[in-house]
Amino acid sequence: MPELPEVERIRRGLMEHISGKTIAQVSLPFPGLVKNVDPAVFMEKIRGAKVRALQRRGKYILVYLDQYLLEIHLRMTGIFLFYPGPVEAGPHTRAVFTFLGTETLHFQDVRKFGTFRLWEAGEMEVSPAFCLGLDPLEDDFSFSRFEEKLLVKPHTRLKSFLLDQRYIAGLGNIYVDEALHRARIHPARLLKTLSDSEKRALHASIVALLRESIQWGGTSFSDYRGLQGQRGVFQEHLKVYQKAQEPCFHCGHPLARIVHSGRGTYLCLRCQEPPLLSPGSIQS
DNA sequence: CTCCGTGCCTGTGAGC
DNA sequence: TGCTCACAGGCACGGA
Repeated sequence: MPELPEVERIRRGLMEHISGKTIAQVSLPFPGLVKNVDPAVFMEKIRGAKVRALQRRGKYILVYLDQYLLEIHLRMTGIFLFYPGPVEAGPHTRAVFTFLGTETLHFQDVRKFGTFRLWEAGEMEVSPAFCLGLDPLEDDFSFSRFEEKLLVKPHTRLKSFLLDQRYIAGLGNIYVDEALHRARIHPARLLKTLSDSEKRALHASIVALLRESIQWGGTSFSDYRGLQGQRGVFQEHLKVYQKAQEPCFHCGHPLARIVHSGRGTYLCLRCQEPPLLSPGSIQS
């Protein structure tokens, strides 16, 4: 599942391969991919546009075309694959961009959760990608700005907060569990109960974790790949995600899996001390 | 306000 | 061997 490090690596791959290039044609084997305009209109408008810039905001990829903004969310299984020449669309190919010359870019998405939205210059501000919280890789992700966000919702539980893209943008289930374990804080803690040192540990953990993951090429459990189909290897460096029963990296105690915010949550119940009130149902 | 369940999807793997 | 079915989860949305 692409989260910030994976999306960032894909953005860098797109920078390398399609920046400055002109889109000769787009086809949409799965037209439902485009959410906010008619697919035929989408194809028509994109044709002939040049890729001016590529940005990432949280888990969104923003492709700046001449007078349009293409906003892409990969959701669970979306990936881009770049080819030097024409390649036949596979069973999960949802969009094919053909550039002037022979190069092609396939958008592949097994589960069809991914979304494309096309915005005109001027209406971009209404797009979801412009309603996000702090990006942990940006310079402005300082401890004080992070703490400001924590203070806004004192009665929210920590994991719910970290997953909410309106406060911090880019974290998903894997990196939230990893960051909380690294900082040794239980996911069900209320924000208002966090000590100053815990907040600082969490802030530092998030930044360090995401940077490390990018250096390792991201986490490839199943679908995520780079533009050339490369796997990331950060899954080999994860300490808790999908490791129930395995010994905790810090203390050796067997890791647990609970359900929190409706999601599978991995943690060490010894290092990450539960709050006094019900922490959630323990499944083992 | 916060929390929880549901729908969107389909491949995977456990269990029978 | 082949089938069924729960599970995975980001996000939007509706209801408690």
